[in-house]
Amino acid sequence: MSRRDARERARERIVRGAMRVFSRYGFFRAPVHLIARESGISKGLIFWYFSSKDELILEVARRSLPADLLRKCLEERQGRELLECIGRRYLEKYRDEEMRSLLIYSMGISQAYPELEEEVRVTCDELLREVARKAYGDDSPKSMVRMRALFGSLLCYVLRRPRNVSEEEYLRDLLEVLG
Amino acid sequence: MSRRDARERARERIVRGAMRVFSRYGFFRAPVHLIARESGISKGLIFWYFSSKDELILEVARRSLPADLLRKCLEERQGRELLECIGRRYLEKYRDEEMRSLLIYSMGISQAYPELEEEVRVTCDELLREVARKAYGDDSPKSMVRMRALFGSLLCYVLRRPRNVSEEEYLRDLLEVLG
Amino acid sequence: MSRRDARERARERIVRGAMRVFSRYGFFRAPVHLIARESGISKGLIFWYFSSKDELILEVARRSLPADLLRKCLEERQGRELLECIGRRYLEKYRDEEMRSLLIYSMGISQAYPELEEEVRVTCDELLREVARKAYGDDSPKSMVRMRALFGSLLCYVLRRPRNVSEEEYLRDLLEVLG
Amino acid sequence: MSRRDARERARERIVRGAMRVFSRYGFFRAPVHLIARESGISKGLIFWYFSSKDELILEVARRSLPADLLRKCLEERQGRELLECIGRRYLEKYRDEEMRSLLIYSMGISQAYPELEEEVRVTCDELLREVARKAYGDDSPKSMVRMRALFGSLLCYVLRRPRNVSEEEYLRDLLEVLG
DNA sequence: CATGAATGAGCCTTCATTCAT
DNA sequence: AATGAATGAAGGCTCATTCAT
Repeated sequence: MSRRDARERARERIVRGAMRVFSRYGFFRAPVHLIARESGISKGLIFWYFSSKDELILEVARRSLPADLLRKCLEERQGRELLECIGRRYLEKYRDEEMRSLLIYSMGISQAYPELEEEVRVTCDELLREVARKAYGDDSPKSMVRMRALFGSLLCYVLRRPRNVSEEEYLRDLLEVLG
Repeated sequence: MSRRDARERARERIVRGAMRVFSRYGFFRAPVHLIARESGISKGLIFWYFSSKDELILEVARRSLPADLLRKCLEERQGRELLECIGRRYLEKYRDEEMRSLLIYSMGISQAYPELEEEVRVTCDELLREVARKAYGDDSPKSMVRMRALFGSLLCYVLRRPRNVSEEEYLRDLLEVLG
Repeated sequence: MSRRDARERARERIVRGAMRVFSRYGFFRAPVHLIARESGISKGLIFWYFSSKDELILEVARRSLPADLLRKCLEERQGRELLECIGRRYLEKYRDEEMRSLLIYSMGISQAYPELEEEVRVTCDELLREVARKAYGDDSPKSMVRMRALFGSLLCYVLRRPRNVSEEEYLRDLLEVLG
Repeated sequence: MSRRDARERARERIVRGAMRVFSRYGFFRAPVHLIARESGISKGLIFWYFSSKDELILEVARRSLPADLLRKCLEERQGRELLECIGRRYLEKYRDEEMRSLLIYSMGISQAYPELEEEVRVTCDELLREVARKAYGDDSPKSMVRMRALFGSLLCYVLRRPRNVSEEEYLRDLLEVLG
């Protein structure tokens, strides 16, 4: 038990370091030795916990995409509350710049990593459809348009956060516009 | 004059080749020698026309972002027609996969290239605001929310193009939802 | 006593595992962790029993060269029977592929390990000379030529074992040819 | 023409440097940067001419095995003269230590490189058989035994060159013994 | 004794960029 | 302008060896 915990804690430390470095340099410009330094461990150890840099990239990218928050909201909420939950969590997750950078980078590489592509597909096809059904009662084209507008709008807000509009206000206006 | 034309034609050839290669490998995983082969121009010559790979990346990324189409529509159209124009051109530009890949990749690297970041800033702040004024008569928070919803929705549609919904239908529904 | 036995048994287990791994990968391409896995002993422990990988290589290489069998035959036999004994034991030792691989690999590295080089020198100079004296009564150049022909022929047979010729037949013909 | 020549000369230079370095360190312990230094070129250039270190190893190993000299003799000579030709050329080829080291190393890795294994197979099976037919008029088991004795003896002589016996004498005695 | 986590030197290879022709 | 040979700085990864437990 303690063994597994230690292992898990070490992996976590590496992933955290990797997130900081990746968010600054991008996945492919970030050399592994910087990640090692940032996590305070040796370069070799990274390859003890992750079989390759790609595996580490994958782990970080998965955490950076919004699928997890969508799933959580889907479990907890129904109807219009669901949309609010998603919006709130989305804005919260990407509030700090590190996550924001990682989000863009991760979207950028999703085509090159089958596992990521699948995650994006599930998010955009299945999860969004489910949200539509739970929030609007159907997944008609128009409801799906609303879903994309919601999601895309949040993405835009996050990518280029406007100065004078608080998250609260933005979310309220957004939900109002989407009806 | 002929000199300049020849120069321009060569540069264009390279950029075209670069777009094909970049869209397949991503900017940083695409080696210059592949671009050379793809455009039928020697590797050395690429550095005659572009001072560095970064300059080439910049040129390609600029063409891949949607600012140009926004500007064009802003010049040509007014009122609600403006939104339709943007939607139509947006969907057209990113209809083929190459452009779509480049769009994501370009967004992904925009933070690392000051010129790109500026372009994104102008697009999301100034151009979008101008569109809001011309289409809705004001740039109130709510109008801006609509702008982001429009833009983000188009992005989502393009990133993960749904099977059963034509561009026409999608655009019509989208504009209807946004009022 | 039991202590020493246990120690010896552990060392033996490691050497056996090492032989299997070395024969597959060659001495320098075989990572220690594979030897550990193959012998069912932890990587760290290997360095408890052997001060370095080189020491393990040395031990395996020594066992893989034919000096031991030469010495044994020299103790037991005289005259022409000695040659037959050598031939028989040689063919027997290198009957299985593992030993065959190790023989070649060991010859290949003998130059780089002083202890091995000495072993090869003793084998080719002293032991062979002794065999010549015991088998032919002298170590004249011609007798030594016969020795090398015997030895080299066995090596060739073993390296590239012909399909249609049994060990028995080969040995008989060989001894006949060498007179 | 001049282009190809330059290319060929550069490749040759690398191969020569590689042979020197490989003969000293063995194929796997010889780092590429030493080969570069020894050939007086940059490390990167080696990979311009050879797609990988393995390819370079292969080229060197092929030159270090005796197949070429066997083929040449087979073309030029008949009968007993053939054996003499082989013996002479063999002793000549492996007169200097570099070639001798490379011979052992190359034999040692032949199992790991399919192309080399094929070369060894052809040498030991087909070429040796052809020599037997041309020298003794048949490829009976006994003739093949003689072939292996010839070849193996030469190998032994070369691996552990005796001090007091000149090549000439050795060869004369050897041929006499083999009848 | 025993384990497996930790280290860091070093290796092969890639690739942007320069240069001689 | 044009070519492709040449350079060298990194980069990802392996692996022998050590160490804390």
